[in-house]
Amino acid sequence: MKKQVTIKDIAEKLGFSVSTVSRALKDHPDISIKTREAVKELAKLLGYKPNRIALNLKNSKTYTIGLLVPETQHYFFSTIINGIEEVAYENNYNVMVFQSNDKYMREVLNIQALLSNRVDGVLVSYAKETRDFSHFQQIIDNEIPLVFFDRIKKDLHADTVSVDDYHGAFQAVSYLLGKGCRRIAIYSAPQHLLLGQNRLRGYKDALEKNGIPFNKDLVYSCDTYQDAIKISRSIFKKKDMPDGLFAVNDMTALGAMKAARKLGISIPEELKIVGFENSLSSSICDPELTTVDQFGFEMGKKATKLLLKRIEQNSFDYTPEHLQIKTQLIERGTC
Amino acid sequence: MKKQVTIKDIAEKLGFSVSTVSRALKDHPDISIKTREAVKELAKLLGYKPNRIALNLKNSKTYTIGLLVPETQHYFFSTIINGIEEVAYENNYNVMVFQSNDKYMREVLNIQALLSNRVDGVLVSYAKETRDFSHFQQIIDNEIPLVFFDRIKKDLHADTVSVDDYHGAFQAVSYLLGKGCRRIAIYSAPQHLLLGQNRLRGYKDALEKNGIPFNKDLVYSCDTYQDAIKISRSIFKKKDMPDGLFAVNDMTALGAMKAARKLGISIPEELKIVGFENSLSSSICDPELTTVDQFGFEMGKKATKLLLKRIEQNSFDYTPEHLQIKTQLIERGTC
DNA sequence: GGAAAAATCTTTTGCGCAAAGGTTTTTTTC
DNA sequence: GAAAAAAACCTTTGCGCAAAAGATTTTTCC
Repeated sequence: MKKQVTIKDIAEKLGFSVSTVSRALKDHPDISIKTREAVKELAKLLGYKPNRIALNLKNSKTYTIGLLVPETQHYFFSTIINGIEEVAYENNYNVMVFQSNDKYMREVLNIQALLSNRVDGVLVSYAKETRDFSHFQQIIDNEIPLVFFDRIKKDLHADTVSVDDYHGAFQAVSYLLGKGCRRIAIYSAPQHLLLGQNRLRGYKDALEKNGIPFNKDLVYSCDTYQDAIKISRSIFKKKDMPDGLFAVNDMTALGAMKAARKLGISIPEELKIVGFENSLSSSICDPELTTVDQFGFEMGKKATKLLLKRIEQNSFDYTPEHLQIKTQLIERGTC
Repeated sequence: MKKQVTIKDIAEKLGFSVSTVSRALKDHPDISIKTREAVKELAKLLGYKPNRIALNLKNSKTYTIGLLVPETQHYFFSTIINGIEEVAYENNYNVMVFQSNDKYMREVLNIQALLSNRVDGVLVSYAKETRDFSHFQQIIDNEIPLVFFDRIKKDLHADTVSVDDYHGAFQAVSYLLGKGCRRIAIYSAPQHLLLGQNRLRGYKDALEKNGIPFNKDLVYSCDTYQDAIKISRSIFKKKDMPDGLFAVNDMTALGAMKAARKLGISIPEELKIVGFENSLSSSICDPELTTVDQFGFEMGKKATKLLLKRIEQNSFDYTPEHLQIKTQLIERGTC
């Protein structure tokens, strides 16, 4: 590969020292206007771009934030990434993305890569498989600011930004109850994820507040489209099928809708459904899906702003904040 | 922030020179086994991670590829990103993402950032606004390998990976004709994009081959969901509404479906639709959308493999390749 | 025992840049 | 016109690492 132009090249061509060129480019008052202009002109002519790598090394600052997500193509995550890149761009930071594919081992290796790359801060939504968090502790030990989003972990020295899962679930289930549902199933996320616990809690509390006893037979562990189709098919065939469904995310809600359609179950008449996400698909399907908006773009922005605040405050000695994004029930056709 | 552990720290603690530590860590035969082990042990204990920034500078190689896309949250692009990250991960490269938001100015600035960051190669799908390509020429002038994907540009010294848009369109329109359509509308991408031209060409040729005259009144410029709803509403109200629609992407197809449903037009009886993408939503809607699979994941992988090949071959003196991803018609309910 | 050979470690350099701290040249001032 | 002050430029250093080249110690072998 071709060598990029350096200040040394400019210095040699002009007969100045590198230091003069360096200062000229930054309008240092020590350098005469004439020299400054000559330097800048040649720099432009040669297409000089400051080598950020050299600066990174010198200042031990990379203006890069590391982003670790399960998978980029999930609508929710890709929306978050959009928000992250947005704020990063505004603040002249770069974003390095890593996927865990929900694999613990890959997550650990990715964290090593982030450390080697000396990113200034890290944004993480961890893998479903992850039970051990010592790789994240490593980041913290190096005093690199860390912000968890969506899938959060509260007992580490790290800020978190999450959806108000409890409130969202409570809202959704209350809404179903208000629409007359008395037998509401929940498709639930894994219970080792905080969001899984919180949504289930919201579900329970909403039932309780309305005098409906909690029935653990109506709790199904299910968080993908395919699973939802399979599980729904078996549930909807039963005599005592539910009259309402609160789904952990839009995809499972849509899976349930697909199964219901196949079985001739009419929505919302026989079954009312509320999803969680407000994905694109939720407004495309028919009937349109009532869902809880998670504001992924906002979450990405908030998480990044918080991270940049941590990066730019000089001390690592702070008390982690735990932000929550308010959800919003989007009333549409499935209720 | 805390200083990361360096070989110097290890050297001082152990009373060796930095060079000995450096060699010990790489099992250089000059260093005694005893020393090697002592060094490695302390390195592990202190959590030493080689500083990639220093290596980047020394070797003028960053093991980072720059990725520039219009927007991360488009399903197609997020799928591509998945493929890119996959291959990058396998080859120990990192991915830096930038969004143009389809803005030319932002694209130019992002390219400057990529240059400053001395990425080893660049993957680009350029902005809709982009007419001038000199910022990409700058990358090429620096002899940094460049691969365009999806939205490609052929007359630069850059490889390209694209969907076989012509064939996909031809296939889709032929299929509509085979199903009995005689008046097929097309929702077309901007004509300055090669993919827009190619798909329109495929549409025309398919008509021609089947003896249907091309009618420019059936060509609509439309490539978003909202536009599709608006345009469809007006088209479908006409007496001479089309009996078939070939849409530039799934979102516009879905927009048309939504409009049709509102107007009581039955699909596929009164109107048959083929999309382009095979997005998630396309199999969620009802009826399920017949569409052309673009294999985004494959595209991301192929583009990255090609880029890595260019990076790792020592010479910049190569003839650009132009790969095409074969499309596949997915027959579903809208035809 | 002593020179050659082998083993083991160290010093130095450069990657590109910026900043601290020099040096030289020019201008000012009495 | 000479000292002081200001302007304009230069040399050096360090960021962390690896590799070239050099230095020291230990071993080998007749």
